[in-house]
Amino acid sequence: MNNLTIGRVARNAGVGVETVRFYERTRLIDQPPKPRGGGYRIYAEDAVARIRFIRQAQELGFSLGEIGELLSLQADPRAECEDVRARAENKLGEVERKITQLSAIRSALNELIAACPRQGPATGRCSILQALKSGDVKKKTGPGKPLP
Amino acid sequence: MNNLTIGRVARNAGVGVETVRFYERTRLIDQPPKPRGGGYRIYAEDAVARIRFIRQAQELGFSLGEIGELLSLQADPRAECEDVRARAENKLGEVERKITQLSAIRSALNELIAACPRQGPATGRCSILQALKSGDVKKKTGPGKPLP
DNA sequence: CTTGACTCCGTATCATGGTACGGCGTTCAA
DNA sequence: TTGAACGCCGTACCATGATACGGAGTCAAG
Repeated sequence: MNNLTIGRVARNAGVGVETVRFYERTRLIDQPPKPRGGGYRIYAEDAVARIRFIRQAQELGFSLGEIGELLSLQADPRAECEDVRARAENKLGEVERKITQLSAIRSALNELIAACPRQGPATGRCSILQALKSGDVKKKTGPGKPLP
Repeated sequence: MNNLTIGRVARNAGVGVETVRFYERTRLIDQPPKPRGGGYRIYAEDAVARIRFIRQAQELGFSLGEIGELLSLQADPRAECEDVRARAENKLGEVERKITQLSAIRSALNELIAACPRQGPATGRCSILQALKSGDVKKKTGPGKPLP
């Protein structure tokens, strides 16, 4: 059949089966009901999109916890909206800060490339360190990858 | 005196002393010479900027390894430049991809906010999952946080 | 010249985000 | 109908990126 079993979900999303199980355990995607009487779990179509989203958001520097928050924003239209709105606005701020900083890095890289002739020694020096000097580095965000 | 000892560097950069030592061990910042005869290491001014850069780049989804590559781009103007240029162009591509994806997330958040009245239930549904559908999710980038 | 804060270094421990394994049960295509 | 491929679950292990600890040495203000 064409049922979305865990292996198919994993292959479609470009991750391993174990990763899908891990995301389920950590509640990033919900565990699909098992057919009564035991057997294999069948996933909803959007599980694949969710997993792809998770992976890409990680590359953008969000932790799994933050990604959970992002995903929860698309929730329940029956809930009072004020709270969702507030959280969305917070996330929007984070996203805009990231875009600003990446733009600064982009400029520095462009300068560097411009200063580098296709042959011979560099004609200028790179300002990559100077690119990000916003100063407000957060302290104590916890171990691991708060950041990435 | 006003010498930049490890504690001062750490405080200025907004990280712990152990983190500075860790970055030294992993060669992200170079170990400053110790005054002959043993004593405390004195850091160059730019150590602080380097550490701030590292922390911010992490929030943008670069691993420490990638950050090392970025930092090595500002190197030695006497080296043949072709290689530096090529690596800078690669990084530039990565950065531009990130900016594009973050912009998509930004749009989705803006839509969500627009759909959320300041009171009462939501009037639309969020497209955050649809924001990122570029599809080319890398498989098997290794454990840990390849991504963030 | 003491005292208290700071540094040094090695080694241990931690949280995050997976990845692997093994024994068993389920599917389904030939 | 059977067997290879897949799924289930628990538990163990792994890499990255820190963070903690302890005992000994160093500095500098008072």
